[in-house]
Amino acid sequence: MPLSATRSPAEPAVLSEGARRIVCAAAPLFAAKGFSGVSITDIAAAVGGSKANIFHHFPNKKALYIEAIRFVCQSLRSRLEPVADADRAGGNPLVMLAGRRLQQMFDEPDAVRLILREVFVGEKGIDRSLVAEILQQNFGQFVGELRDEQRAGRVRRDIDPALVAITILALNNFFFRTWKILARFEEFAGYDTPQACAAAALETLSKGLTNV
Amino acid sequence: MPLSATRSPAEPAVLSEGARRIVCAAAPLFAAKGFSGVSITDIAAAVGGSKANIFHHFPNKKALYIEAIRFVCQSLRSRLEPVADADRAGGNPLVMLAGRRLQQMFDEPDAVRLILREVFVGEKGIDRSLVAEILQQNFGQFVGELRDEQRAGRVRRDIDPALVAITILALNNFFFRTWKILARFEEFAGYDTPQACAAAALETLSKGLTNV
DNA sequence: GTCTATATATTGATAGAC
DNA sequence: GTCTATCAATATATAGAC
Repeated sequence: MPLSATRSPAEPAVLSEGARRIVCAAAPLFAAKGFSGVSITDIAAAVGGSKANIFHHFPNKKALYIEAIRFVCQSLRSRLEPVADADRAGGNPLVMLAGRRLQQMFDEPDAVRLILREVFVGEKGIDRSLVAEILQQNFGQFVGELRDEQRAGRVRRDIDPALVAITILALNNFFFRTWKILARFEEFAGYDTPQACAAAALETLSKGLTNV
Repeated sequence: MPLSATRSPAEPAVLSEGARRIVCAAAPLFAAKGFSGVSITDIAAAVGGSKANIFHHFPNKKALYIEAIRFVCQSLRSRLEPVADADRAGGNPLVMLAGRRLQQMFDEPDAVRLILREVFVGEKGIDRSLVAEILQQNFGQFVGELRDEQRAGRVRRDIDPALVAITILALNNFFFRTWKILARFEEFAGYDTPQACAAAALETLSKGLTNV
């Protein structure tokens, strides 16, 4: 049993090569079908190994699931570097900041889906502090970026940046997960991509959110 | 087999008393844990009956799941009557329209959760047209209400009401599903309830969305 | 570390009495 | 309509060879 279930959520796991291959194969499966929707047989088939070997690396299925979440959290966290000042000039700052995050979601859809599954649903007995931590970090950094824009005068100073952040995260989440359905609605016939539609929504919202 | 899987999604089901009790017991379970997270044994225990009796009323587990979705869709649809003109006067129209919908979500959390699970995740082999229909109806009606507000001069006429609708639905969904996590963030220490926070967010957005 | 083979519990679903 | 008893399949997990 190389993994401790009581380790801090943030602490990076030390996975052997074999364990890492299993986690990488399991993560997209769990992301697509959830904990109880994926069997050890499915994972063994995906990784090209045996069921017994999975139980050699992980004490049970839940431990593997938790490790998969830890793995994608770590992966996403590394992508959350702040935007360089040089990239912030020109255009609508909200469209830029939000668009960057939406693009990250589409860049790693499996990781995002697995984490969102925990945030929105919550699987049986999984500690939510694990996903709450990455959400909080993501959110706090986003609020900080918005405060920077307020100081720079590109976003109105008389509004709560947390409310703007939550609006943008909610919109991005909605577009990421429902665009296939939304695209069939006549009301969105004029928008080709979720990115374009999200940008249009933010431009609309900005009429009251930004100076200049 | 009293149920046809090929019946139109909108057509109301004619459920016997026993079948209705099973569906009512199954719906919150499916809402909380998904299709594969709930066993027939779980449902039998919840309804206080036997497994065999479930298979007497429904040909298989999937048919029961579909019927549960149909049931909650029907339940939610009946709550979607348009707002009377008399109730629309005074206050921020966006806060009023959005708050009414958010309250509906908290009033029937199991139904909402089950439908959102279909919208956001999609269970194995379930026809999405069933949930897409209620989502489209909900969305279309909301856009219509926003157009009414535009005509009445309470909402800016130069913006696409669909973008406002999607923003509000995204915000409501986010608050409904993540408030327990958000409430722990320091950025939201000033808001006691998701309703209050949603209202504050809309007041902020309104500074550019509404006239007056 | 990886495997085959196996143990054991739980799954969805059926048979047939009442 | 509801039940007990049972089925076959699949689930998680283990034993032990290599």
